[in-house]
Amino acid sequence: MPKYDSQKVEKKWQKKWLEEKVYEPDLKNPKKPFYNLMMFPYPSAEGLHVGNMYAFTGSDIYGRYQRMRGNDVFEPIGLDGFGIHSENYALKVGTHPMEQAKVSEKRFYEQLQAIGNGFAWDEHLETYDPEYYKWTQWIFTQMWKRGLAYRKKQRVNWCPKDKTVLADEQVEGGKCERCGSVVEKRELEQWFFRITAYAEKLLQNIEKLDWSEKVKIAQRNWIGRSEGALLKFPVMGSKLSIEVFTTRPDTLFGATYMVLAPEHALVLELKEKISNWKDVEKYIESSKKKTEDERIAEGKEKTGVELKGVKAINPANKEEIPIWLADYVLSGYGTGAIMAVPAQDERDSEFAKKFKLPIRTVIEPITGEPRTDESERAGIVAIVEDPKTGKILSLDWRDGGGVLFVGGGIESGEDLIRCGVREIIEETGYKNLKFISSTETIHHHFHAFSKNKNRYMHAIGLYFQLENEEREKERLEDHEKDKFIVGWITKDEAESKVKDAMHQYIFQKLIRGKCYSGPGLLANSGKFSGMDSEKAKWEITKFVGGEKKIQYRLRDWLISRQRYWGPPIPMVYCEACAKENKGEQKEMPGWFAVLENELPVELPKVKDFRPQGKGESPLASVKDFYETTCPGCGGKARRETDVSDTFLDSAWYYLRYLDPKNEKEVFDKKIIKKWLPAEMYIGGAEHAVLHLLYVRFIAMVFHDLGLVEFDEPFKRFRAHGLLIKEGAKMSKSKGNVVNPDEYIKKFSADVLRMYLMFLAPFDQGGDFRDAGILGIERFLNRTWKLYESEGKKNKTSPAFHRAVKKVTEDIESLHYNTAISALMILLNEFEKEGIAPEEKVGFVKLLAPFAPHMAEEIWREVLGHKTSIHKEMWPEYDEKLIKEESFTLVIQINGKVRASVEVPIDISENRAKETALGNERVCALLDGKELKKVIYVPKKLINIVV
RNA sequence: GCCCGGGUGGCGGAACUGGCAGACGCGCAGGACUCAAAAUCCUGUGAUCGCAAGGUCGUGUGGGUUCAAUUCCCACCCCGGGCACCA
Repeated sequence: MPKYDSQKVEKKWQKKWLEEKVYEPDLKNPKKPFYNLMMFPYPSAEGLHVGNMYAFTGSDIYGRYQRMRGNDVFEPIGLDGFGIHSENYALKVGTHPMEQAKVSEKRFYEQLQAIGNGFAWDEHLETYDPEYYKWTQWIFTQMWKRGLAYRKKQRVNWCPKDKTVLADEQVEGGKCERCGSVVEKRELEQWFFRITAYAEKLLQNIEKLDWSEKVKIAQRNWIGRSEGALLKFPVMGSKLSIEVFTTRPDTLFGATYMVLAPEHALVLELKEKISNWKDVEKYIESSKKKTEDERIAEGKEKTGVELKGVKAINPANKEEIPIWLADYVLSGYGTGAIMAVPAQDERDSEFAKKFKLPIRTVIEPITGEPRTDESERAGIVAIVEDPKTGKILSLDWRDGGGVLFVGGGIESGEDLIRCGVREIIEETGYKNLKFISSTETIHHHFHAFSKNKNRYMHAIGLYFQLENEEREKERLEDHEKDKFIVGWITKDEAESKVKDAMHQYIFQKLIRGKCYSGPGLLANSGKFSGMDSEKAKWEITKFVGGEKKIQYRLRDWLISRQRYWGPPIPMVYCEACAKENKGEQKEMPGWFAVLENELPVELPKVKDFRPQGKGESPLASVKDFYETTCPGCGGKARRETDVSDTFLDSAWYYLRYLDPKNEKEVFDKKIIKKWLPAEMYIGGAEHAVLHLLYVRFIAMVFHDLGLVEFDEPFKRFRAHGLLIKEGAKMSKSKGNVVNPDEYIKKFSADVLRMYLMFLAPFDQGGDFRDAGILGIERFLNRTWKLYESEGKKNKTSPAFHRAVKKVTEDIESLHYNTAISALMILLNEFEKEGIAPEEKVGFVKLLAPFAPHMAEEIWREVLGHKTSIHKEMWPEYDEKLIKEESFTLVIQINGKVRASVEVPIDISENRAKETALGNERVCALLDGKELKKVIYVPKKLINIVV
């Protein structure tokens, strides 16, 4: 038998698989269709990243396994080649994106071949192929026809480096997701998709999806549904009123002022009445100029200006309240105005404190949480005695906010009750809770404590910081010093004691509760006082004539990009029609979709494809491109010159895969019906709210257009983890990107595949270090050797059946690392015990998804089969054979393992106990001791308590 | 600040509904083979005390529940990811 030459063998099978069409299911007539989708990559032309390979391998193992389960697995591949990412690369290397795309495509596809995935190459597609983007544009026209695409002037995110607008989803912490530049705000007219129309459905459907939980949570948060009320606050001496959205209408009586976003339209309407207009104007200007970054740099420091001369009326208590302008209120959310309830809202509270606005408490916590009382704030030391250990613990509360023991000290027990300390004491069982003050305020408190010692507490001791020892001794001279001073601790000791759990508990409850924003009982709220806040919400809404309202955080999808490398938006604007108010949509005169038979609107090859930076695409200076005729009147018209967001390309690619060469239709409905929704979709968690939300949205629109029957495209979605390199994220800037090619050359694709999967659980990601790769190489070499040797055993072992079970279950749950470990254990067993014929067949099948090349080589060349192993049936295991006949009974004494004996699996409890108590070692250890209890856990252990 | 993950030997990681912590692999040490090295094979490998039998400690920290806690409860600390003034 020849030595295993991985390089040759892998190339041989990759070629053969293509010839034999092993991975090409019959798309039109599948028996058991199984769509195994993987997020397609953006080709960066530097080549395939080992991180891509990690993800692809994980998906492929699953696909290969499903194929061996008798499914017609469809595992397509393509390139998400349009977009800023690819365009920027082209700019960097100075090649035209169209040329660069060809280069990247070749390179990527070669690499994707080399990793040994079972891709259906016949159906490959590229988003920059006119045959593809023809349909991307067609989708745009469908959106338009359904009223889901519209133009709007809005403050949008502008990336100064990429010179284009960005969707909200593409801005991370005020910076461009791609290049990291600080995003600016620009007022531009742009195309949007009305994704908000589907907010509720996008949210509701999440429940029925079998998706990674973290992705579901991220989507829920992104959609951000909240239930509240719309309330109107009349402006004094005018017919105008300010409408606000609030989730807490129950706090209306505590609304002591209002805030409008600086962009709020009402400000201009009130201009005449505002006495300090200059200041107001200045504030508006300055907040307009502020970039996101500046806002973040300011932190949460509130700024604002009062609209002097105007007042609003609180509809609940008819109180006149001031109106402010502040940028902590966002124009894009709710109505762009709020009612401020500083007593019950953290942000309002901050603002009110800074600008000295009145604060009125309207919600009292039911459980006795602390009240905020600004005026009474100082440091406190609490001394607590643990009732069990008698240990004295202490805590220095400095600058706390919670509270009342200070200044006036504790006047009565009611104070304690009010702040909830008693509940805490009772709850925790710390009965002897004592409080004393810090050194600064000691005299004050000393008296208070002495006086109150027979009430809810009494002081037993005072701890002082060591450095003040002398001073404090002096100060205490007059008091009952000896009785109270129990010890001295250093500052460090005091600080370490702060960490004590009991204190932290109190700390949480008393000090950190800044301003109370939870539910409770209403106070200072007229006839609603005393009512439960939940109930009061709708009662008060009704009382002031407000209406219930559901608000979403989700905003419409900004689809235009002022770049070159994307599908031109297939719209035409006719000025003449606009003047006559003609057009396809009433709200948008002059606009027409390009006719279907004129699609695609081809992206012209222009020399200067550089972004312009004027809020216009490079296409805006290509006359040949934008000059066209109006589909409405036939006159001169101008094409839209923006291109669409890359995420539109990837929002429907999975549909096109099934019929990529269809020239007549976007896809074949019959085929779609057979294959979708997809059984499995695997991809990166970084797309949790971008791609994965858009793709669902487009599917829903297709559903409503009657194009598809499903309204969710993927039954299962699993996010893979992130592959990092020696503890750090792989990135070009760090220069630690690992190229799989060299590893494939040095070892083999099989070795690299298995190594990547063995690193860590697939959904967790892993740390790529060269260190462990030898282990996998050895494993595969030993496997090869095993098949070289003659089997001398005939009977299939239970170990084999156990391994089949383990590997099967692990692949299904994507726990590839433990599946591989099970294969290793089995190999160890075979090397020791020999391998039976059935095991020889089974083992190589178990290996096939992980190391497809070697498995095929063994299957065909060594075992002499004519057809591919990858179309063989997955081995079955026999539950009966897995059952053990005996088990190791562990004998514990007081929870510690003292002995173990091998006993039959069906041993009775009594018999087991007898065995345990009869054990020599146990007898010796138990000698003379009285048995208190014997616990028997079937098939596990016996614990003898003495 | 909020929401998700996570914290286990020298390292990557394993441990089902609480039941022998450290599977599997890497690394390391010792041995075999070899003139030698590599490769391969065998043995050992959490810490600590002990000549040994064996004992003690040990899953981020501090508490708790339990016959028994990596696993459950409370609080805290740290790391990774996401969101971030969303009323």
